[in-house]
Amino acid sequence: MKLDLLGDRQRTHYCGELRKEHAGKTVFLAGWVDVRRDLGNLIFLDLRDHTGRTQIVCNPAISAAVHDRADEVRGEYVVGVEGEVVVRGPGTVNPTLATGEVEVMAHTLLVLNEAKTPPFPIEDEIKTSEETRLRYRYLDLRRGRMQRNLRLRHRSSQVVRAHLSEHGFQEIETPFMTRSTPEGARDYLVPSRLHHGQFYALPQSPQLFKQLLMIAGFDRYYQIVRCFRDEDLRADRQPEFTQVDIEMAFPQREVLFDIIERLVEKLFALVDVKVERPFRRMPYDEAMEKYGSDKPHTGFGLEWKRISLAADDAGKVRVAEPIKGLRVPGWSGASRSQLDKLQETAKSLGADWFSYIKVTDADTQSPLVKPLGKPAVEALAASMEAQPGDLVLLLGLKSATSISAFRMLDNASGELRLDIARKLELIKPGTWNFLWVVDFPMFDYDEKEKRFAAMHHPFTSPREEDLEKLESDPGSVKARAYDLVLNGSEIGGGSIRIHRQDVQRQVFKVLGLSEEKARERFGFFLDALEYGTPPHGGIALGHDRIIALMAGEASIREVIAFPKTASAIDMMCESPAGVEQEQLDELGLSIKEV
RNA sequence: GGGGACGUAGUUCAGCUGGUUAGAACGCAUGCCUGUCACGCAUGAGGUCGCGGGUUCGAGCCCCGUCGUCCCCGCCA
Repeated sequence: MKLDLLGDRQRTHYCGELRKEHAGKTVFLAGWVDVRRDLGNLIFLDLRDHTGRTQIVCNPAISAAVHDRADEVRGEYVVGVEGEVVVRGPGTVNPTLATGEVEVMAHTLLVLNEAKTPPFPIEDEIKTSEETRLRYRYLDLRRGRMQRNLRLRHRSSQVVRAHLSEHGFQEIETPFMTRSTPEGARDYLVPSRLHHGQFYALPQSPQLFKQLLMIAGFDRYYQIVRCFRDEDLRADRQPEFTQVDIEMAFPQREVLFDIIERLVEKLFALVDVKVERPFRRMPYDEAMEKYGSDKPHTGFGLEWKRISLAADDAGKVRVAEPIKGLRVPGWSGASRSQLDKLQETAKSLGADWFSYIKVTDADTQSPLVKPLGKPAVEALAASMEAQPGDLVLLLGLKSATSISAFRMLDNASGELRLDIARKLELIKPGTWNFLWVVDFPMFDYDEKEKRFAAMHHPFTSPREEDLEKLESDPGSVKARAYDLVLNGSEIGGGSIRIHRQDVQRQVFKVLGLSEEKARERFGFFLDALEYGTPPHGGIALGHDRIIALMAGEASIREVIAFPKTASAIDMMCESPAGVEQEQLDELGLSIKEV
């Protein structure tokens, strides 16, 4: 079809703007045809842009040319309309449309471009598979919902920049082509053409660079920065994702927390959520004991308690102490199959001892009554403060062997808690539970490798009072690390760093990293530490996760313009992809068949 | 690496115990229609049942393999 030229015409309004007070005005609108309703001699077009929709009337009595043109137009055609804003007649007002009180009588209709029929409808709520949406992401992004999500993302970034600038933070860019540090996540590698056999690595985070900026005297730094991790994906994990990376010199944890809390308050104000400050602080040990998670969802009750059995009762029911108990209010009516399912879940998570007590007005029922006797069971229920109508779940290990076994028990208790909360629909949407988890252990003992590993990262400072335990009892050393948790998901994490060489060396020693190895990996950084490093610390916030939570989306893919699938593939441009032999030759690479 | 769910028209799905011509809705096309806004009415087009192999007289359905998507575990300092 013959297309019209835009010429020097400019839009006078967006498609979502026109109201009654514009009546009588001649306007020029442009956008996409959302829908066309052809009543024969009268054609309505809904014209759409990112602001909304306006009804265009193509009446041959006004202009035969416009009507003829409208006859040829289809969904998603790009058109420009010049016409007069008129107030709609009685009975033709559309109250579901913001512009529904008016319409535009078209004098001129320019068809600026045609469009193929899209593979799925361009509307907010669609059932189309994500696969198809991602293949045609440019059409998916045309949908109002995605427009809102990405525009919210823009405003979030603006808020971050304004807030941190206000507090004296400097935005400084750090390199994407850097050096592989084979600790932590797998790196994405970039082969070097000039240096065959050598590789850059894309940063998992700008951790070392931001610390170097503190050494360089920038005092306060931030960056909204892409990070890359070559690990398996999830709904809340992408191979490239964005962090709000923050670092400050001479830090006091509470000062940093306050800056972050105020930032979070401003961010959530964008979606009309009032955030209560200050956030609760919870030691890691408490989080693990009560919630069985280092990122507990505290928005509903259900807290585990460590309990021990009287005298030799543990032996009678063949469980190792301590066991964990959970009071589930009002669930004494739990069915056999529900309990069986819970037990199965517990077992699959490593907690191989499971029992329960049903407390009712009439009776106290439990598989433990037989081996322990009723009074003991009733005492147990009482110690859990169980009321009639409650169910008490008990979780344990048949034989406890190690610290990691107890960690497994904690993890299982945490999963079970969430499982029950979902089953009983205790997690209410629209509640926002912010929480700082603090006092993480410094090290995690790796049972298989028989060595300690850094729980956060090897540059995290131990608590000052724990310094002398680094050598004698590393397992009990607490780190000056913290996580920011919202509704059971980790939205940020950071620490006060090590600024002293001697401490850094000791930590490497605990980690079993020899002087040479450490030098090989982080030599430049260890050198820098020697030139007057100020105490410093910071945090990295998960930008994608925070925006997804604000937008009410279950997956961060919904707030990323061009995300990848769970197998790290871009459905649209079909990356990764092979390259020309010539390119490989230039890089000195050859592909090995496996 | 492991577990689960799924894969049929452009889209979302149905398809019985294996049975002969694979359906529906929406979308799309054509025609009619001057107040629609989920327009209406009529007609029509549209299928490599993900792919490969096997069993069978016969496979969308059963078996084996494979590819892909989503969710979870491991992993993600």
